[in-house]
Amino acid sequence: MQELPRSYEPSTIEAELFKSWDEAGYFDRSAAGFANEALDPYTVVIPPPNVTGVLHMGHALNNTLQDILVRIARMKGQPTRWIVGTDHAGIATQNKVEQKLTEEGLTRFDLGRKAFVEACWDWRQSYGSVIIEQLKAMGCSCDYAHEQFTMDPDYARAIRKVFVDWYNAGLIYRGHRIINWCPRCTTALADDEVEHHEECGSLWYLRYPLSEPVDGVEYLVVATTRPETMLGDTGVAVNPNDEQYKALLDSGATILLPLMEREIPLFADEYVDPDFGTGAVKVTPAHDPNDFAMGERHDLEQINIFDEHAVLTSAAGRFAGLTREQAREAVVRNMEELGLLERVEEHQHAVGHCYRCDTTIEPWLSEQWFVAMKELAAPALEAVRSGAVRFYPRRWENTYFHWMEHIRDWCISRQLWWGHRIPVFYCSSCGWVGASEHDLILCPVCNGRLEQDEDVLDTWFSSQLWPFATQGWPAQPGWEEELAAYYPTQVLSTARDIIFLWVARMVLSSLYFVEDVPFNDVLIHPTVLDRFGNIMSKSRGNGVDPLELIASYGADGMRFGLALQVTGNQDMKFNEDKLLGSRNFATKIWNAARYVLMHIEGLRFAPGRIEPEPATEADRWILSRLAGLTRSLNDPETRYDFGAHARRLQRFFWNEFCDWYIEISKGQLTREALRQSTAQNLVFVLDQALRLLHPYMPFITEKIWQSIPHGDTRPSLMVAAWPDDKALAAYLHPDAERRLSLLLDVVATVRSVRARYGISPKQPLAVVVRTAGESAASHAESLSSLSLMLTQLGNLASFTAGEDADRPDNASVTVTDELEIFVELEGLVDFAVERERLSKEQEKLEADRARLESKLSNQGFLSKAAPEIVEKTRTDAAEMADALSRIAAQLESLPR
RNA sequence: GCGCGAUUAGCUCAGGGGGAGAGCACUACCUUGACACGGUAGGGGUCGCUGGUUCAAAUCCAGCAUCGCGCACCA
Repeated sequence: MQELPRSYEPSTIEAELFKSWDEAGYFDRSAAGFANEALDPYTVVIPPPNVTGVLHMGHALNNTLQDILVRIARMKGQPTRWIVGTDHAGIATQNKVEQKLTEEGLTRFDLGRKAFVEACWDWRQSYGSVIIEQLKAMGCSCDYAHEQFTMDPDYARAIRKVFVDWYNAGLIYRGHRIINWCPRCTTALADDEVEHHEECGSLWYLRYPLSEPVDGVEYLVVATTRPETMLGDTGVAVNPNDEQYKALLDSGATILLPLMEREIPLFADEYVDPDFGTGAVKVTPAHDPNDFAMGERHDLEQINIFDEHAVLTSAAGRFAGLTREQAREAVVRNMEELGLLERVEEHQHAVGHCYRCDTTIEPWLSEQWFVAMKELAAPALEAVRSGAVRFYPRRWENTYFHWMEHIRDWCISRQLWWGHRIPVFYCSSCGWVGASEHDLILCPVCNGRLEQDEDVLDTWFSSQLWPFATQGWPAQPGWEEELAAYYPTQVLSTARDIIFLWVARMVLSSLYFVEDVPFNDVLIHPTVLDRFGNIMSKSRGNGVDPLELIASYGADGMRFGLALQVTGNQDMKFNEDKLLGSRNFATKIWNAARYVLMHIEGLRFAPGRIEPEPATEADRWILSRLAGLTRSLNDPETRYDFGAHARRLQRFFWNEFCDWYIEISKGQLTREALRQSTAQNLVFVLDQALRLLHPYMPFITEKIWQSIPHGDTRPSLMVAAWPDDKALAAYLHPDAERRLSLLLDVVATVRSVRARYGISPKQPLAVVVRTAGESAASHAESLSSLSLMLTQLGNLASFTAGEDADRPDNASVTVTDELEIFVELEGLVDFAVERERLSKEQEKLEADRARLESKLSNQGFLSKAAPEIVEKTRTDAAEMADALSRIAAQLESLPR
C-alpha cells in the first residue's frame, strides 16, 4: 500500500510499469508461472507491421483490441502468447533503401545485388524496431522475447519448403503472361496489389485506314483510352454478329496501321461489344490482358513497345525513347495531323495504380511465376462455410467467399532484390530446371554450373505462413508439439483491406501445410477515418500520430478512447473528443482511488483477499451492479463488442461507483458501525473494477492496484484473477437495485428543486414523501430505512415517508409513478411555478396514458400481444392514471 | 453493373418490435477534505423518404434518395 500522487501524469508511470512487466516475465506464455497449464491456451499472432512502418491509427486500434483480448485471457489464467514480429516488406523496404542511396547519388545497380541486400539488412538493424518500441509505448503485452521476422533463417526455411512443395505438386508454374507492372518499382504485382481509382480520361476515336478500300470504304474507326498503345497493335477486332462490319470481314480486308505502316488483320471475336465505341477494337496483345487473350486465340504477334520503365523501345519505331505520357501526346498529334483523329470524348474509367507508390500500372508481358489457386481455394472456402473459421462481423464472409470463388492465379515473382529469392535453379548447359530447399551449385544432370532465379517472392507469399512459421514449422526442434498444443490460434484481428492479400492466403496455405485452419475467429475492425470521413493517408496529410495521442491523453486514454468507438460498422470516424473523455475518465479513476485510500487509513484488514461485506442497501446495490457488469462483460457472445463493454465499464465506474456509491460511502464512513464494512466494500469494488478495466487501461489500473490493500497475493494486476461472474452472481440483488432507484429519485428531485429555486446545497431542507400504488407500504418502509442515507445525500433537515403522509404547507410537489415528493420551502415556494410544472407533467403523462389506453382498447392488442406485455401495459396505465389523479389532487390543493 | 455499409440531438455515435439514449458542445448554479480533466440541474430529436408486414415499427421487409467502401469492368 502506498500513496498516490495528487495528480495523475501518465507519462510518469507508463514506461516504468512496462519495464516491470517485461522484467517479471509476464509476456511469456507461462506469465512467470502464474498461468494455469490446465486451461486452454490463448495464442494470437500480430499482423506483422512492415519493418519500414511507423505506428498509425490502424495499428493503434488493432493492437489495442488484440491487447484487450490477450490481457483478459492472461488474467483468466490461460497460457497466453501474443506472437509479435515484423514483415520484411519487399517493395516498401527496397524503396526506402533506394531512396537513401539516391540521396547519396547512387542506385542499387551501383552497389550490386549482394551489397544492396546487405544495405537493406543494415537499414533493418537501424530502423526495423521502431514500430516494436511503439507497441511497447501502447502497453501491448506481446511476447517480445521471441520477436519474429519474415527474413529470419528459420522463416526462410519455411518459405523454401512451401515453394518446393507447391512446385513439385505442380501448383507453382512459370508463365509468359500479361501481368501488372509498376514502372517505378520495376516489378510485377499481383492483381490484389493494384488499386483502381476512377479517373476522368478521354476516349479517342482513331481512323484506321484499310489497306485497300472496300466498296468505297477507306477506313474504320476504333475507340481507345490509350492511343499510345496503337504502336503495338497487331489487329483490329469486331463482333462476328456485328452487321456493320460484315462486308468488311467477308472481304478479308486488312488494315494499314498508321504511323507504323504495318499491315494488320481485321478479325471477329465474341469478346467485342458491338455497342461500345464504334464496335471495332484495336488489339494490342502485349499491353492489355483482354487483347492478349484475343491475340492467343487468333495467333497475333505480340509487340512489346515499353521497356521496364514504360519508356518506348525501338519496337515503337521513331517514337522510341518517349515516356508513355509523351508518346500519347505525340501519337494523338501525329494522327490529328494525318487527319485520322475523328473525335475525342470525355470518358470516366478506372485506372490501376501501384499500392505501394501509386504509379499507374502498366499491363506488361513478361515471364513470371504463378501459384495455381483453384485447387487450393476449395478447402479454404469450405473452412469458412463450415464455420471452422468465423468472421466478426459475419458479413465479411461474403467478401471472402466472393474472392475465393472467383480466384485467379497468383503472380508471386517480384523483380526486386530484397526478399526471399525464388529457389529455382537453371542449368545453362543442359537446360535442367528445378526447385530446391537448399542452394544448388551444380546441375544434378550434367554437373554444369547452375544459376538461381533472379526474382524474389511476393511479400504476401511469406506472410501467408505467419501463423505456423512463427511457431517453428517446419524444422525447429519441437515444432510438432508446439503446433499440436497451440494451433490453431484463437483470433486474428485485422483491417478489412487485407482480407484477400493476407487472411485468405493464410487460411489456404495453413490448410495445405498444417492441415488445419490458422485461427478460429477473424476479427475485422473498423477502418479509422479522419473526422471528416476521409481515409487517413500520407499524401492527404490527414493522419494522426498515435504517439502524439499517447503524449496528450496517455496510452490508457488513447486505448480506451479508441475502444469506445469500436462498433460493428465498417468505418470509424476518428473522434478525438472520445480520447479526451477517456483521459478524463482515467483521472476520475485515479481520484476515486485516492478517495478510497484516504478513507481506509488507519483501518486494518484481515489477511488474504478482502471480501465485501454488504451491510447497507447501498452496499448491496453496488455489489449487485458490479455482479451485473461482470456478467455482461463475460458473455462470450459479446466478446468482440469492445465499444459496448467500454461504455458499460465507464458507466459503472463513473456514474454508479463514483457518483453514487462513493458519495453514499461518505456518510457511511462517519458511522462507526459501518466504517469497516464500507471500507471493505470500497476496496473490493475498486479492486474488481480495476481488474475489469485493466485490459483497456493497463497502466493506470496497475499503478493503482499496486497501491491499494486488495490482499491478493499476485504481485501484478496483469496476472491477477479476472473477475468470475459466477462467483459474483451471489451478489446480484434486484430488490436492492429497485429500492436504491427510489432513493435516487428522491435525491434527484431534491436537487432539482434546489436548482429551480436557487437554494444552496448547504441549506438543509425538510422532505416528506408519500408512497402510492401496490407497493406503497414496502416503499415507505424502504425509504424510511434509507433515511440516513437520504438525509446525507440530499442534505435534508428532516425526512419522513409514509403511505398517508400529508403534504406540508409551502412545499414544492413532484409526482412520480410511485411517489409524491414534497420539499418544504418555507415561503420560498412559487405556487404559480409549481402549478405550471405540474400541469406540464400532467399533459405529458396524459398523452402517454392515452396511448396506452388506446392500446388496451384494441382487441388485436389484447388477443395477440404477449401476455406479459399486455399485463405491463395495464399496470403502467394504471400507475399513470394513479399518478395523474395525484397530480390533479395536488393541483387542486395548491394555494392560488 | 454486382455486393456491402451508413443515414437517430449542433457534432461523434450507441440502441434494435412494446414509454427516444450517451459523450462532447450549449445554459444555469456550485471551488463541498477524491476529482473543475470535477459536481448538480437543465434545454435540445415527427430516429433520411415512401410504401409494406404487424395488435404494435426508429427497430423487420421492399423501393427510393444521399454519402461511403469493395469487386468486376466495354477497348
